Amino acid sequence: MKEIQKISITDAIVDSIREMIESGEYNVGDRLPTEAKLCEMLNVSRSSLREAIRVLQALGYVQIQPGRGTFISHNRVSVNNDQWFTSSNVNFTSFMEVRMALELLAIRLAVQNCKPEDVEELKEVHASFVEADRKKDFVRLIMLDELFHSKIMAISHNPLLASINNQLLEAFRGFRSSSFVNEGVYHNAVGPHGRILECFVTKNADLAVQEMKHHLEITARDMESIYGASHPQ
Amino acid sequence: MKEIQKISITDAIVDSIREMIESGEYNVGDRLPTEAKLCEMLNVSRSSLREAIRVLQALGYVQIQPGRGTFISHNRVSVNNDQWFTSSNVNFTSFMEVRMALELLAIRLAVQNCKPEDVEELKEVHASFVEADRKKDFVRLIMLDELFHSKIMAISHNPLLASINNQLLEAFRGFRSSSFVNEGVYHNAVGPHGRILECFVTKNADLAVQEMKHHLEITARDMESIYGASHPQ
DNA sequence: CAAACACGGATTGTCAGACAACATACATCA
DNA sequence: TGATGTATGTTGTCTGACAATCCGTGTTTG
Repeated sequence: MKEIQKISITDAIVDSIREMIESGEYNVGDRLPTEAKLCEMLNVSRSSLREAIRVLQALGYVQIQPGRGTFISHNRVSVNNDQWFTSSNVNFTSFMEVRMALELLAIRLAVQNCKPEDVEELKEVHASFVEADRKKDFVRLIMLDELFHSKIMAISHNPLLASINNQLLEAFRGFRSSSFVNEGVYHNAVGPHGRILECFVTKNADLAVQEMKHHLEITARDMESIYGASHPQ
Repeated sequence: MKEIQKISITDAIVDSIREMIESGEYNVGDRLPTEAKLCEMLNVSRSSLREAIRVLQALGYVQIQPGRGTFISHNRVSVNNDQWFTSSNVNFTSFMEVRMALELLAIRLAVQNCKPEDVEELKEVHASFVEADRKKDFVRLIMLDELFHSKIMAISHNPLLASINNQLLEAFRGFRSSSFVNEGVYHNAVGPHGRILECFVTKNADLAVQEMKHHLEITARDMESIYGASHPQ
């Protein structure tokens, strides 16, 4: 039943730095902060950070120069997710439609089936999420947001649902993490997560579905404003 | 004069392992040696090795599974991979819950997005379905029932939805076709299909969703009576 | 004076070890 | 028989240390 997929710290760092780059915070040719500073900023170990930077180099985002630093690469080419989606004919709208359907099913089942210990675990995740938000700890924020939703999938006690969701997240990770580019965007998730959690306590499934729906709609809107959401037709 | 480019150990490891994979030494799905063994084989530290493996993962060569190992990946992560579900512990209830969610999404989108020619095609399918029912042609009946639902998925114009559904059907074909073993069970589908088709004509999405929901609930009930429905808990 | 050299600080590269988190198989017990 | 705990193997993360490289600066030296 352990269908929960905890995103790795390294992956979270990759997302975090990639978003710094794509949001224009750093321009082509700029030097990233040193590994030491990035470790401090992101609150992670150097091992994890280095693995993440290696990945970014492999994806063409940065270029590492020993003894000098890490620089934003100029040839950051097509490996990004937008291309991948259009090529496989799966666009953002399709993704969010399916995700909406699965998440709403999950939240209903979860609230109906949850045990006290499930709620406790979810509370802990949310508490960490709020804490990360307060500390502006982006890396863990990304991680904990995904964990929150995965946890709900797990509590739903529908292994097929959790399995499909994991596959979706794996394939479309870029979209989700991108929703955390701007400050304020991720911040918008704190409130809804809290209200959803409240529904677990009160066992109000209908309200939980409604809250989740609203939460996802806002998330989708924020993400669309970033990606320019290529609608079909 | 500085033409000699001293490549890093990590890059060398990447090349080395990539070569192993491309030479066919390891096949898709195979597990790589453990990190410890690879370190010994290549005579490098675990840090360097891990950075290399992360790169290989980013490039799509391998897939890392915590606690299990590192596996040779299908070179492209595709939505059409048939590895979505390991039919292991997925029971009937789980299957129907997910299917319900996806079908309801599909029918809503389909009714909203359908073009006249889509409706015509669906009419033809249904006509054949009724005909097969009249003739008690079980084989064609099973086929056409599936075609009816697949057609709706297609009309929804959500390729991801259609893709997931195809894989679900493939994996759980046994469940569906078995529901038609008994006479009377398949017969119950004729009416609902007709009413759903009517909603396409009248462009009534809400009613279509309602009809589909009712249709699937009855189908699920019938199938449960056959299978003895192993409900969880 | 100018060029070569030497040095130190900053940054990335590599190594080693430890422990946590996770998954699986097996043994144990009711 | 079935559930549960345990042991073992594997990857994930953290920490510290030192090597290798680059670069600016001061020193030496012709």
